[in-house]
Amino acid sequence: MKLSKKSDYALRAMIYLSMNYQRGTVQIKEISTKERIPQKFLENILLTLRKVGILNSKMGLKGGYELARSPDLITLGQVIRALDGALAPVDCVSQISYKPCAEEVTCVIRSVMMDVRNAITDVLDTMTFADMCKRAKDSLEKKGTNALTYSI
Amino acid sequence: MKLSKKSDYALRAMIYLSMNYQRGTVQIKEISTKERIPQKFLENILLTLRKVGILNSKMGLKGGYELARSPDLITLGQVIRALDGALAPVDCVSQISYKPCAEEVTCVIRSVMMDVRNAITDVLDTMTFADMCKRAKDSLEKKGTNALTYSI
DNA sequence: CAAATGTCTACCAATATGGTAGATTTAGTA
DNA sequence: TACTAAATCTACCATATTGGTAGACATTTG
Repeated sequence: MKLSKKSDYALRAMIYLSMNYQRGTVQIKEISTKERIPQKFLENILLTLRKVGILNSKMGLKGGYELARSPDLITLGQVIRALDGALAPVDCVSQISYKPCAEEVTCVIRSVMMDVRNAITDVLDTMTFADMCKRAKDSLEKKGTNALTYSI
Repeated sequence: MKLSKKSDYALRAMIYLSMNYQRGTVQIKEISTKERIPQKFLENILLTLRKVGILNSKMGLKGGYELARSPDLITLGQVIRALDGALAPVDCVSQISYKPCAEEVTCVIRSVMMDVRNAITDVLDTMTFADMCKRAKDSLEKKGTNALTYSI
């Protein structure tokens, strides 16, 4: 039931890009140093996110990455699926990598795992990066700091 | 977010043993053939479950395994944790393998993953093997069969 | 043209997963 | 007591996944 390092980094990068939405493209190097993510590793994470249409990129000097659409239209579920694959604990209850199991109708493990999948997707497919930005700002205020960096 | 084969087999074996609670010990071989689980693999799964106190065993001729307590006192969560470890998607929100992350108080990823963990454990720490047996029997009735085997 | 950037292909070490093999210990039974 | 069927223990092992790294190439800007 583990979130991979890849997805973890992806979420951090996405929050960073959401915080800087409007600003135009942001370079890999900036994200990798600010969020302390190995640059080469981050490169193929962002590439993956571009290939599924979550990010846009610009090549060459002054290039970089930016969100392909507004942060409130991108959910955590979309990002995690792009990198780790299905959210469902078993394939027979997965939306994106569905494979029927032997006795689908009567399989009781399947029925529980369906409940688990729904519980997970209820959270991750509802939460957008706009929500994440709001949470980040709120938690900063509560902490009573006006630091320029926020912990994601 | 995947359930391992190990946990999957463990759940099947546990349901089998729950269905046969009262009957005394059941042998590995019987479970492995009925549930089509590689016997040697099942051996160390059951051994693990015994070591954490979920199963009792009896050695020697006429030996075997049985539940250490009534099926309504054992949850799916207990079994999966014994084999796969933490249910939480990240360690900083785990009960059993908790490790603080850098900025615990303000980390927004952590706060979402806490929600995910709670959603998962709400299902898995609530569902007992007695519930599973009931579900299995219900789904048989609905199917209108009186087969001796049930699909788990 | 030079420099800075993303893109692509290929590789790699460490760990987890899904097993298998074989010797040993224990307990019931003839 | 000897035999046998069961769990237990120790040790492997092949394959896939994870978490990266290296380096050449393509593209844009100044």
